[in-house]
Amino acid sequence: MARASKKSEIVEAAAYLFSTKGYHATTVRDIAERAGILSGSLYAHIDNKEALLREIVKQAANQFMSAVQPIVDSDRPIAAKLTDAVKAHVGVVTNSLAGARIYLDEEATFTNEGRQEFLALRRAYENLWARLIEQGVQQSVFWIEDPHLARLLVLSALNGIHRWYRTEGRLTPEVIASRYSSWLLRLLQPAMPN
Amino acid sequence: MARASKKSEIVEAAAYLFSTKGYHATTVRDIAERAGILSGSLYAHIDNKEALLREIVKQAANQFMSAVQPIVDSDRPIAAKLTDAVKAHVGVVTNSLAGARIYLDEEATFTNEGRQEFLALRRAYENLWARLIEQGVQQSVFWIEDPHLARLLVLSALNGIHRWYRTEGRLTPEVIASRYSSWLLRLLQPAMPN
DNA sequence: CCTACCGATCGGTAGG
DNA sequence: CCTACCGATCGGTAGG
Repeated sequence: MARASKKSEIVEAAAYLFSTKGYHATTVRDIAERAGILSGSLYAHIDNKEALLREIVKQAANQFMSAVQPIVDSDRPIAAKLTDAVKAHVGVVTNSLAGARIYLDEEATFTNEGRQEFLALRRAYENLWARLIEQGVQQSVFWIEDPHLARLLVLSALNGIHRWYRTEGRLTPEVIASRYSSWLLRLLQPAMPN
Repeated sequence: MARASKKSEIVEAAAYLFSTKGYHATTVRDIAERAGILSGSLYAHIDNKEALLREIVKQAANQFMSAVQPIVDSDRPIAAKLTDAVKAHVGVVTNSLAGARIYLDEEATFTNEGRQEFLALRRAYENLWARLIEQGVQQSVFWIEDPHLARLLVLSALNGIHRWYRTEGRLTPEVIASRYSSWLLRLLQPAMPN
């Protein structure tokens, strides 16, 4: 990352703290300290604490969307698309762990307008996965009753990864992605349809 | 539930608020208001705010453990055990939604000693599922490389349910449990082992 | 269970 | 980016 701008240092500090202690348990003084300044000086770079949260979520949403959307929109075989999409998702989680955790877990933090915007971002990403599964069903490659519930299971499985993933752990992103995708394919695409 | 004791009314109010807005965003005044008293009066019933959180988590942990443990320890066929365990888990989630959400999602809230106790409770429950899967592997009914990662996928899938479940929704606990368990069996127990 | 209140800390601002 | 500070609200207490 090298030495980025102060603004991005602040955003990174906030993302780390929000993802570790939660948004409300993190004070602007915590954030300032981690960025190496005093709390009053934060406001030369940001509007307020909540704007910081929104920026983090937007960045994370963007990374997930731009990683997975081209895969879903491509015309490769559906099984390859699922494999690649899982790999892309795991890649974003493991590369941007703090942001991903906030994007995927901090729903309760938002209220009112902020919540609507947040949910819209998440829904857009979830719709990507819904489309992927529907494509497989329409091509008769996937074979499941209730594709909607199946999508919830798939997304839940993926959205759990950031909770137990450790950078120093035995499980590399590649191993996680390859096993997960083969298992999910096994689930969606039974050996003998009908 | 009828008219329970004031203490349990307070616990229920807190569980609802913690699960909806998060622990730190909930004030003792919020809790008192929902329990129909003033904030100072809370402390005739509870030690402090954090003790309330711990009690909620302990109750939820207890419900999950006592629902699933007897199933894992029984000597029924492994596939039936998995089906029943999924049903039991979904039952607790849908019956005690607020407590389950806090138990399964509020990890970041805890610090220091409280966190250790919390993680121990969660680990005990996760170990139950690890045992169930290992039993299936040892009996050669389940057939997976990396049972540890498979357990993480299974638990992630289960632990996602409380996030999208709605009491008034189309998906009843029975439907969710039966589809989830058949899918997870399909994943763990491929049609043609080797 | 209420009244009355506390010290601490919070997010944020003014003026430089 | 700092110094100095603010009003508001927080969790919790004393005394009845």
